[in-house]
Amino acid sequence: MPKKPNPKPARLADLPAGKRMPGRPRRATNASPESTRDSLLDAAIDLFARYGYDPVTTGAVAKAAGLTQSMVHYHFGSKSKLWEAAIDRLMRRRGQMFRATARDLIGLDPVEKLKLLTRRLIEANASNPDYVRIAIHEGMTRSPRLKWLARNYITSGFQVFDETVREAIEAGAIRDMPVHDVTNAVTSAASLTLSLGSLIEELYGIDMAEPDRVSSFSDSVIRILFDGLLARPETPKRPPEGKPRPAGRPRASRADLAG
Amino acid sequence: MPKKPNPKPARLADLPAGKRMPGRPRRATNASPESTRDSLLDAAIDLFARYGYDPVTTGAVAKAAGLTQSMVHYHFGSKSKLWEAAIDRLMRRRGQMFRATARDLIGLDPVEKLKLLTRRLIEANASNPDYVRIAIHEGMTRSPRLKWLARNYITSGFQVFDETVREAIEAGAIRDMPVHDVTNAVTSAASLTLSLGSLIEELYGIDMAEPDRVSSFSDSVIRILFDGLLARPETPKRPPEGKPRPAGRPRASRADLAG
DNA sequence: ATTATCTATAGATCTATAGATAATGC
DNA sequence: ATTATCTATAGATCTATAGATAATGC
Repeated sequence: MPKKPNPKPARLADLPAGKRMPGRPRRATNASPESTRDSLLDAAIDLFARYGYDPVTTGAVAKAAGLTQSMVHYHFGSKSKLWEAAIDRLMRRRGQMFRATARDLIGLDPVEKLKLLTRRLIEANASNPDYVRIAIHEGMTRSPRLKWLARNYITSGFQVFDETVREAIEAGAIRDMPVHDVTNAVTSAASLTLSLGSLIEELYGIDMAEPDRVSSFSDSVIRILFDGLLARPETPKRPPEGKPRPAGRPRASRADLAG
Repeated sequence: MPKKPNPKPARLADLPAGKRMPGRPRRATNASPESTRDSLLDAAIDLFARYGYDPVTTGAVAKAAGLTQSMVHYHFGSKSKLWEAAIDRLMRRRGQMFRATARDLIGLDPVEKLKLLTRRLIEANASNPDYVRIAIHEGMTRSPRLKWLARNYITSGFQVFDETVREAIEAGAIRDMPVHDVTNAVTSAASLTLSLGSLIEELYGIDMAEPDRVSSFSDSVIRILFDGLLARPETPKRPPEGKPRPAGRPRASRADLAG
């Protein structure tokens, strides 16, 4: 965390009078039993995603949740356990988004599957970039948390892509290339830009989190990855267009599978 | 930096006898005047790239360079000045790699230009992932250093891509899409995987820094980005193949422009 | 009686500065 | 005389734990 500079006016002369005493304070009217634990986790997710593990202090997490630093250890025992619990919570939320996707994949051919997976990955990252940011922080160095994160979460996500790519290559639908190269290229294109919101805003003055930006970006990435950048007048793309969508799946918002 | 756990055997009972005294020690025989300053910078580049700014301590940088912590402030005045000097040094080195590329771009059409830029970006990232890692650390949050980094270095790199993409779209050679979407997709695919060496090794057990992996990845990315993932039996790709390379440019190593 | 919260503090760092001094350069 | 290096230390954190106590639950 950005520490304040050292030369600082000492500490605020101990407690300006009418200050908090020890003892359990009345819970806020809206607060449910689990809520303070969860608010610590939500604060931790946000801070770990922005700064990585080391710079985030347990005091900063507690403060963001409106509690004192010792509460982190009361609820989680240690900073590293807080981190793991934060990832578990983050991934439970993210899993909900993808369970819908798993249903939508049924019956699709490998290429359509890969398109939908890619589009949903972009949408998930746009709506919440925390997971990718954390994976990047831990994956850029051999962090003590990387093995845990890979084993528990990242591996299974990559396997879905790898298997779909392999199927598509075996079916002759996409070119023969090393599977991991394809998965890496696709997931990189779908993930990095949306993790670098501050940089993109600095460079282009635009907010990639806006829905219009997301759908433009999503369409562009799918077109580039599947059809390539090169203009090909000879390939008509988009079959007759009369093909009606299979009804009863209103959740497929926009361009969806059509690259 | 990964701090060691708190409960620790105090400090090593002050200096085990025959220890260093104050005063300027003899310079090692191989050491040139600028060398200690530069070794601090090299240590800083490596550590800032792996961990980001905040977790890296001036003591860790000094230790990696074989010096004491106070030398950082003697040479650079503050941690933030050390960071800026480290980036300047890193980018001077990287600039050398790209000056050769600038020459090779002359006379190419926009699409070939974009291919070469992309390939060289991948190769630069493979040979040294530090720059991208640092940009990612700073770009994932609104860091106090982001504006400086963007203004001094990142903007100009993106502009080269943006202009080439714009030319190619205007020439009708690549599909009409928002320029920044294209630049972002291309640079993401060319950058993220090579910054996540530890993660890729954990997931696939392979070392993406190996030359064969790099050229495979480079070929795959160029094919995907320009021609698309989809197999297209109807498009023959690679013209008759008799076309001789323009002679006199032996530095274009492999597949080079041919996607 | 148990739980959840706060205050306080120990012990380890971290940044930056002050002060000593050997090596270099004129 | 200047420069480059080390030792020492001040003042601010940081993690983790101990201890006090109000609110909750039986």
